[in-house]
Amino acid sequence: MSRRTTTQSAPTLATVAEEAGVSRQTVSNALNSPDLLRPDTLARVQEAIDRLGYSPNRAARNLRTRASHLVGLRVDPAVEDSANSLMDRFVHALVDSTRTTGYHVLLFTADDQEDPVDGYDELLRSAAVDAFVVTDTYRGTPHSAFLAERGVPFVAFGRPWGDTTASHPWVDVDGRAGVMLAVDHLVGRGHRRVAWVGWQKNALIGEDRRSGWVDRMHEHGLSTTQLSARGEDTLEFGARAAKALLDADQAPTAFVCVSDTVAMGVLRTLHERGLRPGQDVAVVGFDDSIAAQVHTPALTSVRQPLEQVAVELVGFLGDLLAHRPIPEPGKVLTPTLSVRATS
Amino acid sequence: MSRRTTTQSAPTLATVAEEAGVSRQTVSNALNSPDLLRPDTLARVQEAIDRLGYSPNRAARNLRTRASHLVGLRVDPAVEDSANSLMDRFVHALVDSTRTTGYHVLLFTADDQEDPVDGYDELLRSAAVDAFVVTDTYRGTPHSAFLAERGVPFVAFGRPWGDTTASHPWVDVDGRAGVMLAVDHLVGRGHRRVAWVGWQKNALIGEDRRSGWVDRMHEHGLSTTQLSARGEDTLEFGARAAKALLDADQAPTAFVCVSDTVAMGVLRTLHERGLRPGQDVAVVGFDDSIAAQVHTPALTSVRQPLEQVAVELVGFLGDLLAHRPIPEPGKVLTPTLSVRATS
DNA sequence: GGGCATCATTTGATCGTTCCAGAGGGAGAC
DNA sequence: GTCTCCCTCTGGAACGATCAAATGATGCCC
Repeated sequence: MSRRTTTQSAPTLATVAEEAGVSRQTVSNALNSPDLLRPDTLARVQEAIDRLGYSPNRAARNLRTRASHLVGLRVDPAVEDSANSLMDRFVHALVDSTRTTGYHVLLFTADDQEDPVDGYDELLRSAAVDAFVVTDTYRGTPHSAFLAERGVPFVAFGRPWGDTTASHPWVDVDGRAGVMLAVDHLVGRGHRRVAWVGWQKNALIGEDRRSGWVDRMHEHGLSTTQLSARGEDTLEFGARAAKALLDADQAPTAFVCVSDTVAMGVLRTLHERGLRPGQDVAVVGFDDSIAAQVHTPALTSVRQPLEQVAVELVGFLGDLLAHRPIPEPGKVLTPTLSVRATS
Repeated sequence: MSRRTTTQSAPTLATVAEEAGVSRQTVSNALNSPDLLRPDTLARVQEAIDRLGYSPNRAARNLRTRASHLVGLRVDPAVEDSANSLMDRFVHALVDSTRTTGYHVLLFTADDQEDPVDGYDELLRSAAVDAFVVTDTYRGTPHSAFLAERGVPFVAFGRPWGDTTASHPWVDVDGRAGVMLAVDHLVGRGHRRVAWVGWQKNALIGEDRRSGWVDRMHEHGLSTTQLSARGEDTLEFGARAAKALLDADQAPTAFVCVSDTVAMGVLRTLHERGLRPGQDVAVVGFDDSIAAQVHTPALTSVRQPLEQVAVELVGFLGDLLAHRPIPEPGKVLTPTLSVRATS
């Protein structure tokens, strides 16, 4: 057994090399390209590594390889609504997917919340992260253009709506198809007057989801006139919209909502009017938030496959950082419908 | 204007030094101890930095200073319940608090979810993080003993319940006081038979909260017999417990619950029985989750000051990493009561 | 047995920063 | 004038890993 020159500090490559009786580079190869070593040497090095409890120093590795093996994710302040809870589920899924790839997720916030690109530059220039995951599932992804322009490597959760020139990898969920599932489900249960409660026209995601409602209703031979409301993503708007729709000539018997938050508003109105969700009137939300699941009665909702989104994004990240060509940089996943008591 | 030797790659200290006509070390000092420089030199260096858009390379700095300026936070897989949503609010608060300190939050998951200390070792040995924030707000903090034993620097959200020898910094929320707020509130509204729906006895946090109920009820001269139920943290348990309590001889007129999840179960039972929350029977939850806020009727709930918890923890982190003495390593914060429609 | 390709391993340089010791220059004291 | 001190700044070394190229060992063929 050879003596360790260092007594207190953590073992380094050199320590391991001495212990195993090989050179530094051989230890490095044992870690990074084990197939270069003769099996018996590899075993000897491995043993030394285990004995010393060695882990390569990340800072040194990062410096030499010019890579940090970190991906940045900007989390904006805790607005407590279902949008954020969706985001949180996504963060978990992302951390889970990166686990096996050797990457880690670094969270950051902008100093100036209004600036969509604040915070990215500094992290990239200082080589703190290799790339970013950008998410803006509600407004589209306005960051994208800026980041692409500056040559920042990133993958996006959310498609580049207007921008046909975008060439960054992205993954998105087919909101339109999700709403179609909801409409089919409701029509299958005998509903013919199915209302839409959505966002303002400038929200491209909202319009995409709405188009699922419009088209599917027409495919079923049903009318959509007088059955649509638009507003912000708040519980209050949902409540207001439901009131207005219920007061109209031909009140709807079902509501498809652009988000769970809005759906909760609809439920509140039904409650106030003594209408029983799932019996008198059906309601379907979007996002399958915790709030939807624990509500009484539990809310039927469109569920985004966030776990799969994360896996695909991490796959793209790997390609991007290895400079592998990405033939088809966009991927659209299909959501499912979690049927519960309100429909 | 001096010529840049490097054309493509990012500017380094040497680039800036050349540009400003000083040595590398002077640029380094301009960043780390500006008071060492003569004002005009400092200005010249600053100008060069701005002109070149220089940011110090973190890997190199980390290597030399043996510090990564990252704190690790283990997030376990997305169990979709209110406990997790609490955790998410905390993550946001933590990222926000670290923002001004130059620290960033690195998320990781364990390979083996059952092992409470898996994942920590490797990150620390590889110098990927300087310290950890550990959270286990439901079961107490079993990690603490292990981590402390191995000399891992960390701060905890949650007090070291049994362990009086623990010397790591921690911050916790006074659950007992929170429940007392709830009891006072309900008694003030005329309730005399206030039930407790809580966790099993081995959950120390649950017992702490419960003690608030027991003691406060007695202080008000009210009985607690036949008014307590214990079980897991699920909606189903809450529903079952409420049924049993309502079927007893002297049915309670109010429920104080150990969590929002459990409270949602109670609300479900009330709904099934046609009892109106807030009118016939009062309900108070714990955590002030989104689900509580958007429920109809909205749930009164005890709110933990997570933002403040995060600030205190980051303060402790700073002390810990600067090796400043920490005279009083524990801090207990007081929650508030968010009064809503169910009480 | 010499020549030559192949495999396994080593050696020296390098990434970009901070630490450390010391150099230069001006002010003040004698 | 020169000695000392202090302030400002500089140059070399080091952090711990990987890259690129050189070296030694091995086998094969004629």
